[in-house]
Amino acid sequence: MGRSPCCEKEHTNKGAWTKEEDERLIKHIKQHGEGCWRSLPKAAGLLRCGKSCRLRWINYLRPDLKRGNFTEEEDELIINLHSLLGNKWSLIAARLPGRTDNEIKNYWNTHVKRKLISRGIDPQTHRCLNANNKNPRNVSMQTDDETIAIRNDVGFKVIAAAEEYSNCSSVEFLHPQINLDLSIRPPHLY
DNA sequence: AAGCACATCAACCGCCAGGCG
DNA sequence: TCGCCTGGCGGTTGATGTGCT
Repeated sequence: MGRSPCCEKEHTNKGAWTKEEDERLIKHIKQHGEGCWRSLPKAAGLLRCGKSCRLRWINYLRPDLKRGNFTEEEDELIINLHSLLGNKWSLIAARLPGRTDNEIKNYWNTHVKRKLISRGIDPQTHRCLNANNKNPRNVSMQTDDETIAIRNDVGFKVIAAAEEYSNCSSVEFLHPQINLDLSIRPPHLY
């Protein structure tokens, strides 16, 4: 026996949301606010499960979403936060107003990963992909991307050493403007 | 123009933690 | 204390778009 489903699967729509469904969801939340997701679909006249409604609202319909391409600053912020937090997309998203965890996760998997690999950086560990490149004396033999990777790797060690002598994390060390207070609060309070 | 491969991203799934009776 | 319920999260899927041959 598997776990019980989150809702009555036979009577719910799945897949892409229609314009009418979006409008119903927006109208309901505008009138009643974000309440109990489980009971929302029935109250809003939607044949969807609560989870689906929540996801649609959080990731697509919320009025405070930024949409559009990520800026270079956001790129670097994501990379730095990921190096500290790993795949904690919700925590990373909390540092980027108007962005959702799903959006950042997708962006990471489609763009940032490749960007780091092209720099010779392992996207999971944020360290040099090729161990041979770790020797700074080899720099003259490297391409630009490889050189950047070596600098990053050397920088990583320097930062790690610096952290030992201060209470400051590497992201704060490199980007003092980044707020690393990871306590949870509504996005408008950041 | 057609067919294929690859990229993108919205949406789903299953798991987990925390609240509550 | 225990078990159920719900919300939230990260991983994954699949439909659609885009570029190339």
